[in-house]
Amino acid sequence: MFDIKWIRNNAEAFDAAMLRRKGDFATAADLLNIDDRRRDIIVRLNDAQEKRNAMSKQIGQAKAQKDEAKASELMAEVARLKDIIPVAEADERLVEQELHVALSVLPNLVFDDVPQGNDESDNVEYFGRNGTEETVANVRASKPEFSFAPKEHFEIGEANDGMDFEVATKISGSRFVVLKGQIARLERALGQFMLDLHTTEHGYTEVQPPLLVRDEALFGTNQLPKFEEDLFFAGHGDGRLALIPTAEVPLTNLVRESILSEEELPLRFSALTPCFRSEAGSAGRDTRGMLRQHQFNKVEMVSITLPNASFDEHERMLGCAEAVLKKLGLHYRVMDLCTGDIGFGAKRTYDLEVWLPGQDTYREISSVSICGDFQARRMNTQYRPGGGEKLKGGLPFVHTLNGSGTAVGRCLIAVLENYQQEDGSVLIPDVLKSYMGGLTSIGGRS
RNA sequence: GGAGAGGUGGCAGAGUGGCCGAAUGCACCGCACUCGAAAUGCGGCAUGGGGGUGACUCCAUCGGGGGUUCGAAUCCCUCCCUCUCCGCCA
Repeated sequence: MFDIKWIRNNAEAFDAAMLRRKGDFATAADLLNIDDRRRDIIVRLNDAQEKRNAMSKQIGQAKAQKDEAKASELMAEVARLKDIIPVAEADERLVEQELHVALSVLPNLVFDDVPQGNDESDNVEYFGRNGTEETVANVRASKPEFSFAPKEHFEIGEANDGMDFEVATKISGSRFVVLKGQIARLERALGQFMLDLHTTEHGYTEVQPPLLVRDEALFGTNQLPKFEEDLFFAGHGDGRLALIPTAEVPLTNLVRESILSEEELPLRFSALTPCFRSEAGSAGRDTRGMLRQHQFNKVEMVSITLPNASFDEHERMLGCAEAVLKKLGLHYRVMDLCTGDIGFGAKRTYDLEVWLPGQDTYREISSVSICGDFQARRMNTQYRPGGGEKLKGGLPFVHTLNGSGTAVGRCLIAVLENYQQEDGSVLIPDVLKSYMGGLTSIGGRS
């Protein structure tokens, strides 16, 4: 969400930056036109209100002095303002709303060095601030070699009686799956492992948030008003609640409408939750297997930081997500999303793409974004700087970041495909064994 | 689901139609005292939006929205939220 004053003072920069985004957006001139009308109305309204207030005060004084004649005279005079004030108030509401709507559908500005591009094919592989292809190769698992043709995850899952798409369809329709037995346990183990990792080693506070949220929370994290069709809603009384598409929504909104103190920042939250997405725009894509589901589990990380700390926090958070894949021994790459692929609220996004040998391709398993003050403005989350210095222009907004660490369902796919054996069994990665009751492998011919 | 109470500044908490953007306390900031600190004293301290080069000034905001009134934190309607009791329930 933009500050119209900022746009007024940076009109050219705003237009230039918005042109980098895919899609057509209002220009600074369009927006300032609305704002000019808004200010004209405010001047008119304030003027009338000032007169009314002054006269009302005189009426009170006249009445106190029992001067009923003067009071009546003034009341007749102020009555004329009753025609103009309600009209001006209505005008102001309309134009305020118009400006709010116009601003709320604008995507965030990306950083200058985000790669320009149209779609995911223009994303650029990222090796860290000072990294190279060689430095990352040393700390990441390499692509596994197979002496046989590796299977896809659903073949492994179904062969082990651990994944049932048909019965899920009977119960809930397409894009659902039923996990069973050791596969179900492996999914649970992965989620537990990730959440434990972030809370014990990465400084995140474990949170169990609501999974049903109000429209206001969704506005705060940009799902509304533009992406309503991606959401599931549950009716509630005369209203509705949305099923969270990601725990980013409740975790980020933990600080909505509040003023934090500088000392308590950064705040770091992590949660393991189901996520619900309608996948309205993706009919026909990834229909086989459990890659793209209406419901999946995900471990989410959210950081609330001071403005000058968010840039480094982004790299730190990327490292937290990468740690999951490193500890699981999964091969992956990091992509710096181009302007055509980056999300609405992000200033920069890194995607982690894990190697899936069964599909012979990399697939997104995590997305780590820095939003600057974009969401903080939508949520109205500010902080009070320490030291108590005088503040010109109001309290500053916090910065928000979010990242998956990681999508659990997709990570299950990755473990199954990367750790599969020729006999159909799947080895359990070392870090998961304690979560699997000591099992070293599951499935296979018995 | 039924009955009741309540939502006021960073926090606590007074305020039932004009003298209230709002007492008081805490927290915070400045100054004085002190070698320094504590204690004490004095002063400052809400947010948003306009106008003005500026000193400054105006408007709005007491959970949200609407209404009554010349005038609303205060009265009315409505929505949201919180709490208490009863009922039901994982």
